[in-house]
Amino acid sequence: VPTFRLPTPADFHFARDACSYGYFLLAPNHWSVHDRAFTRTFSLPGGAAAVRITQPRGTPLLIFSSRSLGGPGRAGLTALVRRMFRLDEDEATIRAFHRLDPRWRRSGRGRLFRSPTLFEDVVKTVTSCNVTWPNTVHMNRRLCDVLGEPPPPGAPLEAGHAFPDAARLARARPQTLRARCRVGYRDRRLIELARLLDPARRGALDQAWFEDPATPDQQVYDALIELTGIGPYAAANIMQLLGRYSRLPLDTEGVRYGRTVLGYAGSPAQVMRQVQAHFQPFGAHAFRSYWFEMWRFYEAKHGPAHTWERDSTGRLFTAALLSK
DNA sequence: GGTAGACCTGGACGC
DNA sequence: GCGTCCAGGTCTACC
Repeated sequence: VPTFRLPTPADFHFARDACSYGYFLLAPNHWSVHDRAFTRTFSLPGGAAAVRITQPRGTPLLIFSSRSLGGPGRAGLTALVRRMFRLDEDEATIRAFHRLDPRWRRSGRGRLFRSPTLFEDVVKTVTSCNVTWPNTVHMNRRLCDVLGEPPPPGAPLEAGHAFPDAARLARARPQTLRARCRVGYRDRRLIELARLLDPARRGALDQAWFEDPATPDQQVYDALIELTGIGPYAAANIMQLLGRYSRLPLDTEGVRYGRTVLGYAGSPAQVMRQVQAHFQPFGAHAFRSYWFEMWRFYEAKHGPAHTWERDSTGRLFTAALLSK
């Protein structure tokens, strides 16, 4: 079946929620401003499929695949799309967030975009550390082009290669990652993370344990910070990507926001502590309050994120933006 | 317990 | 063009 429908929660707003976190601008994701369509190639059982997703007003998501999917292919794709758009997040949880932070109640904003897999979220987090945004954009593009499965014949032009899965990245040579994907010193760290996140490998991490809401936040944080290339910022960011919003991943951009918008002063570490304290009243939802507040700030300058072209505004979207 | 310096890349800047 | 400097988290070594 090349096209099928997927119902969404009542609060879900496709253009707004697909474009609610910077990763929507990173390959293999592609957002078409003109068509309000999300396109990317997925590696699925039976091979790659280029997938285009739209949501005409008042209807379920319309999911078009460039090739026929069997039952397992369709089920697999559905699970990946649900994870990306966080369709499984309970509406009651969103309401609880709005009770704590009523600024977003009227619009219903609450869901954040993420990757279809934890592995891709981890790689995107590591490739966003210690680099400027255009470099992150470049690394993700190269990882897909060099290691990802190509789109099947007849796929839409904007559908590039899929994101490489953990097994593929785990087999890559450090020199390949460094020379062709331009990831620099992250080469070995990425390979080691891929080995830990490839479920087929002995000694792989138990991803279900990380995703399980019953696992305490502190234990998840402690486990993440043990991993190579994952420090306090990356661990907190992976936690929000796992739906654990109590910690703020504070980078230099967060510090800049603390200084210029919230008016805090002092060393970076002092400003970080003040920003943490500022958002503490939002408790288990702190990251959403922090992020939507910053996002609103960007959107006030550049218009709604769903109008950002990946190759123009989307490239400018960087820490330096706040100082302009 | 905290912190100085190295790690890489791409972009900005000076010549 | 070509060289130099800088931004950006994490890690290691050293207090």
